[in-house]
Amino acid sequence: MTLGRRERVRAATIVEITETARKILIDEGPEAVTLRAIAREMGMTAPALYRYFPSHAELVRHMVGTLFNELTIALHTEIKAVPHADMRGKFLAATLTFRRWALEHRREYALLFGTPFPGIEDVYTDDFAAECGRQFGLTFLHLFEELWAGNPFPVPPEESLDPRLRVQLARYRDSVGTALPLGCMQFFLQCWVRLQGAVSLEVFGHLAFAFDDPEPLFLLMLEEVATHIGLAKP
Amino acid sequence: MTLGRRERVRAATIVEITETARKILIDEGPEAVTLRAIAREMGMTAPALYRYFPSHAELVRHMVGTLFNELTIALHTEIKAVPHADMRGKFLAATLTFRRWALEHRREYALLFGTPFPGIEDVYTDDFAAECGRQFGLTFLHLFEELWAGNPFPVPPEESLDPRLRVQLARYRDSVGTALPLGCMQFFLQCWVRLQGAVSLEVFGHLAFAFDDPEPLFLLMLEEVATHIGLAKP
DNA sequence: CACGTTGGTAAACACCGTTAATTTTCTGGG
DNA sequence: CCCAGAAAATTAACGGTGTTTACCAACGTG
Repeated sequence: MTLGRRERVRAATIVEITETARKILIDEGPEAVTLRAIAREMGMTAPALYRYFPSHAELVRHMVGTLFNELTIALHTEIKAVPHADMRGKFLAATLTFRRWALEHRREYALLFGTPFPGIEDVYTDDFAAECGRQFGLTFLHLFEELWAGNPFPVPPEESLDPRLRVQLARYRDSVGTALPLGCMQFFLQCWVRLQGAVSLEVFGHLAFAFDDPEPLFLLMLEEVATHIGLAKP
Repeated sequence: MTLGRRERVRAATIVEITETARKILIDEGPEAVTLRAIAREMGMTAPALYRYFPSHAELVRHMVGTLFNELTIALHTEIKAVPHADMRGKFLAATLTFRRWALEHRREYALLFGTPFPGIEDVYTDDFAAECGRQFGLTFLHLFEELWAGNPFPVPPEESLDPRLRVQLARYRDSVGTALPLGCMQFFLQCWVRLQGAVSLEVFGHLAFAFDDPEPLFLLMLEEVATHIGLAKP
């Protein structure tokens, strides 16, 4: 029973913990991502994890941050693979990659964009996760900027915008530091709502009442949006 | 032989349990809706609830059914309050009521339309809940039928539809027993995706990165959809 | 070597869903 | 009226959860 000379105990790392949590999330679902399960998988006990995260919720929030980064990188990779001048190609790359990532990582997507988790009401409380989420959002915004710079399709003038909307658009524009006109910001956010709305409904199975494969409907939506922003099919 | 009376008492108790669960859901959130909490609130112990529901999940599913019914009734009430010929008014009543109900009952909405719950993967397993969900969906479909009957705006011909989409639309049309052309079904579902997508994003706080009040954006979307289906602002 | 820091353990608390055995309560029939 | 039996509730327990507390063992450095 005596262990003799103990092996040098390799200390766990935050990365290792996060990866283990990710593995459990994929294999067994979000409700299985418990401190005890993570610790078990790593050959430790649950309280040891408190050396690295102040709570279970904080651990999950950190996971959210790394997932945002992964998604952001995937988007950048696919966008960069498109010829520089091909704006429509970039638009399709970004939106299709987003949908594909969501469908191939449903449980991770649920963590990022699903119902705020029980006990993790505001995921964006965590600074790390919030910054990663911001970077994710900026990916689409910057694409939109590039797109509008290359092809400034007509947008509604500022004066014609709903005043209630205008102040919010202006505040958001300031927070991201862009110079796009407010009418363009409105366009951007309308597009984003359609994109994320459609993807979320599909991923969470809320289109299953009618579709087993909503892809053609998604593509139809993409074409509408593309036309909307001056990227109609040639 | 006194089964009638006993049945009534039993039914009343199921209602009482469901109402208690609802109260806890509203006051303390979905993660607080535990068997022990419900029983505590009713002055009983948790195992007693197994006389009425075979499991916690089944209890929640039953709650889902009653919530669908409540929402459906709210929609019917508001739609009926609109003059019979005012199709645009009915459209706005339905969509605005849906959004308002969602915002005023965020936690209930999350139960109906959020990320499938841990352990309650498929809410529609329960026959009662499934039928209630169906009835809810039919509310919008029947409105759409009435709308198209009174004002048959142009829809794409069946031959022009994506074949992959066509078969699914046909299957869905059969399952709900309507006579609308497939192009019209496509329109209907596109509208539904935009409506529910926008409401879900708002309710779950996924527009908070830019908006503290997404209502004007929602109204903008409604006008787009209304125009799309021949109900443009007069 | 002694010491504090670091990173782990074990035990315990209060909660959860669920099951089994048991007790209480109610009801119907003699 | 009383009593058997069903119905409905209880208590106790199992294994699970997040979290706190106290403790311990190895390490790096003075």
